[in-house]
Amino acid sequence: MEHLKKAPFCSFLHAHDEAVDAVRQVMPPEDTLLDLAEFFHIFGDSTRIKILYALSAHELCVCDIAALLGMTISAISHQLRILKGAKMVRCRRSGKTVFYSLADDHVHTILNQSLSHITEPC
Amino acid sequence: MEHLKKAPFCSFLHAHDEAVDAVRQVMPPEDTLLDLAEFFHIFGDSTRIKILYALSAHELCVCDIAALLGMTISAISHQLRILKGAKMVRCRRSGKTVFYSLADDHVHTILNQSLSHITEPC
DNA sequence: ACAACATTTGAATAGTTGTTCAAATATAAC
DNA sequence: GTTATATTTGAACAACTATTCAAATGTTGT
Repeated sequence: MEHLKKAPFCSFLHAHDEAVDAVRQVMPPEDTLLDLAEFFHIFGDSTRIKILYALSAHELCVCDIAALLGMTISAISHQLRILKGAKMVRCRRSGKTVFYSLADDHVHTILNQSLSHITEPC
Repeated sequence: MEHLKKAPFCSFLHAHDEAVDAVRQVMPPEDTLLDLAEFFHIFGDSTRIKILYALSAHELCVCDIAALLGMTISAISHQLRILKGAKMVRCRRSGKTVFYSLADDHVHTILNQSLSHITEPC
């Protein structure tokens, strides 16, 4: 004669199983979603966004970017390292100067697509 | 007879002014870039990405999402509040249950566009 | 070898954030 | 009103992160 005491939080018993199962089947793999979140995470910082936008217009050295954004060279260099690790920018050395540019057109495309989503009125 | 001691860090004197000026002219306004970073910041968390993907397939209640992702209801509710604040999801109450769905097609479009960027081989 | 410049790096710090826990609110049924 | 369920909320905690500062590395010219 057992009397199951109800949990003080949602016991999932009321979950809409058909809907949940349907969603479960179309959800992308866990790894893909983690990659996607990580990808967006790189863009989710104003300094990095500014750097990417600047580089989408012109190849620049670390010093140029720092001057453009009014930030220290160290701060820019740290962010460039993150962007390079995410393969969003690449660099070439010319003497003492290191020039950075966008790694490919993906970044440029995503920036513009997302910007239009932001600025669209509706 | 003053002798300007060189700063121990880059003094911006070597900055490539033409390039920097050219970039400065095509950079979107500061506010726009901040909005964009904030927008990406919302997507830059795996829990929120999973929630958005789930909702892009089906309207779900808080409990459904918690069951689907194997997380607590409180954690999901907190993230839903953030997503709602960013106007990415909306909710309707039906009795004791609150159903969430995507606020508009923008989110769905961006998710799919970005996913293809991630999964594309080249 | 040395000095000057451009960039990188590591440690430290302050600020932010995702989750948990406990308590509160909202709705429905009795 | 009371009970049970579904969700929300706030505080607390641990983990993470962007920037700063100082020191190190790499490159050029003397």
